[in-house]
Amino acid sequence: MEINRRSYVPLHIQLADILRRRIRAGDLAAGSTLPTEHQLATTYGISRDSVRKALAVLRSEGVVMTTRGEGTRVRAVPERRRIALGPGDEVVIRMPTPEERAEIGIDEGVPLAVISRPGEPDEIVPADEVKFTGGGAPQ
Amino acid sequence: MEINRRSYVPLHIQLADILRRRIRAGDLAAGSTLPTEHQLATTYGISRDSVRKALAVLRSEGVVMTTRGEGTRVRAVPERRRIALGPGDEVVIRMPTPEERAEIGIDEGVPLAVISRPGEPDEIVPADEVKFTGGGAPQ
Amino acid sequence: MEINRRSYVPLHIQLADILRRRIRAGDLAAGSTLPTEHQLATTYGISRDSVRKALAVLRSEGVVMTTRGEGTRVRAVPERRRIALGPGDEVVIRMPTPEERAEIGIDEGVPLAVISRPGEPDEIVPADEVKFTGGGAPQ
Amino acid sequence: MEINRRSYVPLHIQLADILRRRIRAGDLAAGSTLPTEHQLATTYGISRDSVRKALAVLRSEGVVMTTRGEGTRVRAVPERRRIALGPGDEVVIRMPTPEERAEIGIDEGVPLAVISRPGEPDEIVPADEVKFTGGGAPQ
DNA sequence: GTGGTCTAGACCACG
DNA sequence: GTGGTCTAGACCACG
Repeated sequence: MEINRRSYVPLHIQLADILRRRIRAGDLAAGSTLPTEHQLATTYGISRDSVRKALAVLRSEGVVMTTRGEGTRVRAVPERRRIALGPGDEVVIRMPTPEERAEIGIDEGVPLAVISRPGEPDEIVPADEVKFTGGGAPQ
Repeated sequence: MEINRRSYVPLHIQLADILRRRIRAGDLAAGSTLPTEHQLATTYGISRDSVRKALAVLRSEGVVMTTRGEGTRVRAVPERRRIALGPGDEVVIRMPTPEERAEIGIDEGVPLAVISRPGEPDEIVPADEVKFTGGGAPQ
Repeated sequence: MEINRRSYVPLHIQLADILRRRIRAGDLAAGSTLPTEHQLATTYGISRDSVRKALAVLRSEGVVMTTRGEGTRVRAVPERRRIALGPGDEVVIRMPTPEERAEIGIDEGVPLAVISRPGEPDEIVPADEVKFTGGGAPQ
Repeated sequence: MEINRRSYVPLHIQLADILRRRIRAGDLAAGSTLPTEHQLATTYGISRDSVRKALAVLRSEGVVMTTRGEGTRVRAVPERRRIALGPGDEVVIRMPTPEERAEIGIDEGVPLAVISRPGEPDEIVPADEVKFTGGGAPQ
């Protein structure tokens, strides 16, 4: 699993692929911190800039999370709690605006679920913390 | 609505904010083409690189879509078709892997809905084309 | 075997790959004429310019041969005649200069073999028409 | 040594000729970097596209080598090591497939020598790094 | 700031 | 009607 400079695949995409695979394989465990950008650059023989782009890709996928001054960690995928939808309920999925991200405290690369129930204000939750099912109480 | 060089907010984030607002306001209509990267750079007095970063932000939000050689267009948000969930059905939302993106032909910044119904193979759809409701037929 | 616009592989490289495979498979036989540039562009849904680049790639590999006003044909690979090298003989391979190409009447993408035998003038032959072996008469 | 727009010789061929001559004359030394595409376009009063085509010609001849983000350099022709062929040995020259190019790490415009010796697996080497002679040990 | 890809569209040369 | 040349101009990847 190495960088191939003759490939048409951009270096940062190659690195993102490698890291994604290492994460899936458990080699980089959920919650663990990735090597520093500098280390990754040295290890894989690419520029730090390409490393940063690779991490941005993984962030936008919700795979890792970067905290300034601390590093990049593998996002621990939360347990999903079940939400039952009744006949009149409606759920729409979309990406958050940056303001919503800040407000709700949602990580980059995590979609939003907007749950509308008749007679109630909309509820907005990070879509990776829930799963939806039918069979909720009818209104 | 201008770039403020004294602000701590990065220039590309400022530009992304400005463009997002112009899009919401209808100043940049759905389906319309944004000014070229070069024009945006000149108009707002920032580097083309910052412009590119701003566009990457909007792409990852599913707000715009870039086609090589053609330009960047405001994504037309599709009509959402309604999907009713029965008691045993389950929906999980997540971001697609790059392979899924390629396979399903899904734009950047668009989440995925995985619909599991008992006795049927999982169905995977772009989450911005659907909305979910309860009251589906029980299995 | 289709063009994948989401791939990082350039369109013209993808088309070159497709055509190379069709040629190897015998679907496009040696000596046969390829579809016109326009037809290829329409068939594969890319611009004529990308088609032209794909053909240039195949030409530089000696796989096809283009004649103005006639079209592009699959090169018939010639039988290779055997040349035996003696102890003092020497063979150097290189790409021809354009003048040599014109002079010797050699197709694009075909290397040149320069055979030096003691006491004789150098012999220059298209390298795809010969194969070399040892065991030639010593000088 | 200038571009002649009245000539029937295509502009990019004229430029390729000019650059080839400058390289042969040592004006552009082996290993040195050519002017940027933009500079060449300005210097010779042609479009960047014609410049790019001229460089593609020189690349396919193995005369120059382009590295993305760095520029185009005059290829340093390597020393050729001598390979002696015995009576049963056989050498065939051909252009590499793109996969072989990637695998062997061979530059564009460099032919391949396939050396078959009885009882041994084929050996594949860049043809510009070797020269062949007879008089090898018989098998 | 480097080279790379892609497109559209103009006109040219050849058979 | 074939392929060939040439340009302008867009975005992309990398350092």
